[in-house]
Amino acid sequence: MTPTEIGALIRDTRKRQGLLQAELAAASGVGLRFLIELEAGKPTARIGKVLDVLAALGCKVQILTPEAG
Amino acid sequence: MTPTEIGALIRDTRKRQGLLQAELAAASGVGLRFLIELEAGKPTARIGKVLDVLAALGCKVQILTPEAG
DNA sequence: ACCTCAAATTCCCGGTCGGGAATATATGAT
DNA sequence: ATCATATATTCCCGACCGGGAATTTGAGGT
Repeated sequence: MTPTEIGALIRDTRKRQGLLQAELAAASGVGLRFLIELEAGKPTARIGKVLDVLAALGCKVQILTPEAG
Repeated sequence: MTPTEIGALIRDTRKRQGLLQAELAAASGVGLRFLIELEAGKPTARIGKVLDVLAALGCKVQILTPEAG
């Protein structure tokens, strides 16, 4: 999973929900510019805000370790 | 999933693999201080580096959208 | 108590984030 | 081609990241 893939996923999910970037940004508590750069795959976006956006979209994040599930 | 939870998961996984912070940091291409702060749950860590650390641990990241899987 | 090694904190400081607003560009329908 | 709207880029600039090295704190063992 790369920053670019995460950005694309966020964009696709946002569009599927019929949201504008400005609407999702406001709902997530981030700036519009941040969301634009996040969707573009910026690797230096801060993780807390990225998680805020994903949560606003209703996305669940799973991290699978190599050993256990 | 919060930054704190991600930090704890990284720490647990690292320990399970018998790695020191300095070793994982080197293997991930990040600084020691960054890893320390990441494990402590710093919400401003940059996502690209966080993904680098997870990849070095062999963790896979999944993002589940509310509609599709 | 003492020693060892892991983990956490502190230092300096160049580099970058990211907010809001304005502007420019792209996308799409008619 | 034209017009409307979504998305992208630029501006300034205070705030914060994060590298390496050194130091301090903490946990375990004997």
